[in-house]
Amino acid sequence: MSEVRVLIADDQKVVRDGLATLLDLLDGITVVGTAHDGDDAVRQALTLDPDIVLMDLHMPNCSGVEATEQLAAAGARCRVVVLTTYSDDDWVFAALRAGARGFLTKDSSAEEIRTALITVSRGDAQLDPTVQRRLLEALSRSGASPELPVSIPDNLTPREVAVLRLIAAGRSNSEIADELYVSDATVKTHVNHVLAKTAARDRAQLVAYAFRHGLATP
Amino acid sequence: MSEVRVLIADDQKVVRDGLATLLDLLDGITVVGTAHDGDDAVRQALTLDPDIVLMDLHMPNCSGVEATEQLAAAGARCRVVVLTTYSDDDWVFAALRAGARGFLTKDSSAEEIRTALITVSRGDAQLDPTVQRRLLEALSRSGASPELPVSIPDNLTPREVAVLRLIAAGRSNSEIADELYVSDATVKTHVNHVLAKTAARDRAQLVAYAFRHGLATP
DNA sequence: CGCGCTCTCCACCTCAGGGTTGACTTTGAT
DNA sequence: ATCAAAGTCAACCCTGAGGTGGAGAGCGCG
Repeated sequence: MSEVRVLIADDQKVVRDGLATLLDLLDGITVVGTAHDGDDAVRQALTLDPDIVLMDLHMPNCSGVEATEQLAAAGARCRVVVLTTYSDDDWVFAALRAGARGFLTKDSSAEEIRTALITVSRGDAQLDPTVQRRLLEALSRSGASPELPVSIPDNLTPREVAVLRLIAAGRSNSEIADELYVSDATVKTHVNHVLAKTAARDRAQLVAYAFRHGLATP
Repeated sequence: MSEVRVLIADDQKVVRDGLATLLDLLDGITVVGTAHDGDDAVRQALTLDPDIVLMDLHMPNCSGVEATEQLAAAGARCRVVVLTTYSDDDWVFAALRAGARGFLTKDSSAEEIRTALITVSRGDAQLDPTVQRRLLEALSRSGASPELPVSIPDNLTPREVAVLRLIAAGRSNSEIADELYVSDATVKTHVNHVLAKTAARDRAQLVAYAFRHGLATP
């Protein structure tokens, strides 16, 4: 895997330079620049095109949250990882809603930072455990099921819908068989029925069908 | 720090016993029992009073989700960590809403499992990075930002993106070849590159990937 | 009761899709 | 001028997916 290119944004010079030195020594990480406030971070991110902006939240002129919003608005390719002092900061959720994909506290070890940067550069997310807990609590409180009312489409039987969902989740026939506790042959039968009913030609078209009918969530 | 007492619930005996042996060797972890389905897990959790129940999602009789709900309803002290094969399972959110505090996939290392168990036993949460990302996406969707910045994903070249879009549109390789005025061989090359870069296994997974990255619209 | 629907399973066949390797050209950056 | 990346194409192999046809079990309904 190639190096992860990181831009560091922090208003305190010692922190900035310390981090730059520390991270540059890590395997798989290259520091491509540093910024001293939010405006500077946005400007440099757009010119340097880093993979990750490692962003402090509290900065003069333009906070890390605002900078994150501006980067998203500008359609920048880079992903934002927040690095701040406290995990119970009021701005945590604001930063996450603005599009931050990572959240670290300043007592993280270099190794933890490295792991987070690589995880986020792969497209996943890496948050401080306390923040993860707060996210879960928010999920439970809101009760907000991110799932929409699903119209069970066409003449699909419940079993066929189950198979279709698993196809949309990228499963192979044999994996579906394992999960539903039936034989491969049965799965193939269901798949053929679903193909016929939905007028799809192959499972790739079935995946698209599933997304269009809310059986899978983007 | 004292030992974290763990109950393991999995319907496959080999997995169950393997995990028990593996985890018992880890520093700070003690396996206090195993269960073969959801009912069994609830029953044993209430008598053994473990710190953590390490729970598979897919189990006969009573799924991991149901078991998690029942433990919460019974006011059990223990916390639930889900350990399952796929991070994009439909039941992930259901499990988290039911109260699961951890989420691991079965290709985690022993060390990762140990870290998660200890983190969760401290009261925090530890989720698979892919699940964290999905949580963030749910947060964004439920919140304000209606438009997701069409991030041109991973390292895909323009040509590869074009091929990916056509795959998501349900085209076969030869149809794509016709539309792009190139040979079938060329299309296959591009497809293989896209598969490698996106870590997808087949075109069905590519379709899902395309929808998740805004390259195709529901 | 017979009828239809659903779910389960088997056997056989074909082929598009995917893996691998290698080669040639163009383009742009150093 | 050299190097790397992107795009184009070809030949090979192999597996999973999809097509066809059939069969038995359980269920609800007129």
